[in-house]
Amino acid sequence: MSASTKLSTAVRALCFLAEHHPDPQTSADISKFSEINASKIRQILSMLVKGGIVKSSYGKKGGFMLNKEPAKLHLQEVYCAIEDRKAFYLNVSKSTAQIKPKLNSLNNYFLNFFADIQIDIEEKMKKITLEQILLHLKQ
Amino acid sequence: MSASTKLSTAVRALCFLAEHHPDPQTSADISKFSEINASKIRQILSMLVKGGIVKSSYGKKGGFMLNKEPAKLHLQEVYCAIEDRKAFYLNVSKSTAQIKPKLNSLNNYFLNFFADIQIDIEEKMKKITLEQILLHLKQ
DNA sequence: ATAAATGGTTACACTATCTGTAACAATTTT
DNA sequence: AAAATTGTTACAGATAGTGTAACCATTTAT
Repeated sequence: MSASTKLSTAVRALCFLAEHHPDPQTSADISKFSEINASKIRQILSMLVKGGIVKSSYGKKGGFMLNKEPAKLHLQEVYCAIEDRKAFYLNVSKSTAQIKPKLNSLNNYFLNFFADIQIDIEEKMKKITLEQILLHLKQ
Repeated sequence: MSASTKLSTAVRALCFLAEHHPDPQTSADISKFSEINASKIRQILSMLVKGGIVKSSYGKKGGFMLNKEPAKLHLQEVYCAIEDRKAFYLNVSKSTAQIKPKLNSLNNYFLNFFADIQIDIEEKMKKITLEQILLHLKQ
């Protein structure tokens, strides 16, 4: 699953949970709202549960519910919970095999460049809270 | 071909051309140095030719040569020449079909976010010249 | 003119990744 | 014990990326 798909799915689910807080919502409920398959919803929300962003309960009347105030939940936290790879992973091989020094040097140059970008993106994400997104939706 | 692969290939080729300036280098020569298939080299360099960054000549003693001073050629120009899509295109559908207003609103939010990132990346690219990259390689 | 060398373009099989879905195990509640 | 729910794994189909070849277009050299 691509990083952007996961993030988008997670945010849809989080918006839905925020609106129905504190009633638990099943993956079927969230699926209906978000138009994303219930199984995928569970896959992504299980990661948010591990990250402490969402709580889940089993059995009848079970489901998912927010575990953080929207004002205190920013996008970077969500992103970290669902993605271990780098956000915008790029195809610059870290070859272990023999490689020409110049090509290796170029690869490293690109890797550093993309690492910088990654940092910028995460900084931007830190400035966006779920609350802001919810406000945006109400406009 | 992914954006990062194209950019990386283009820069490898440009470095090689800069080092051998002003002698034309064939796609076979560049392929040998860059370890990238000659056909792919031609595919990417033909875009740089259209962008005015590289010149090409046919026939015996033909090949590719730089058409800009390394100090005046920045990465963003190269990127624009090889890529029409957005740099880090993300999977946020611009659905034309009926869609829930809230989901649509969320999609737009993400599109704006990613557009901002795109701008940042291009700004960063504008600050990197081929000359700088070449200096980095000589260290 | 002609042959040869080269760039330019298209096509294609192979691989890898992404997507949507189903199935079932694990857990909890009633 | 039964039912409802989350959590996890698996997999076929779709999509995109990669490496390569083939051939066309253009120019140069003789």
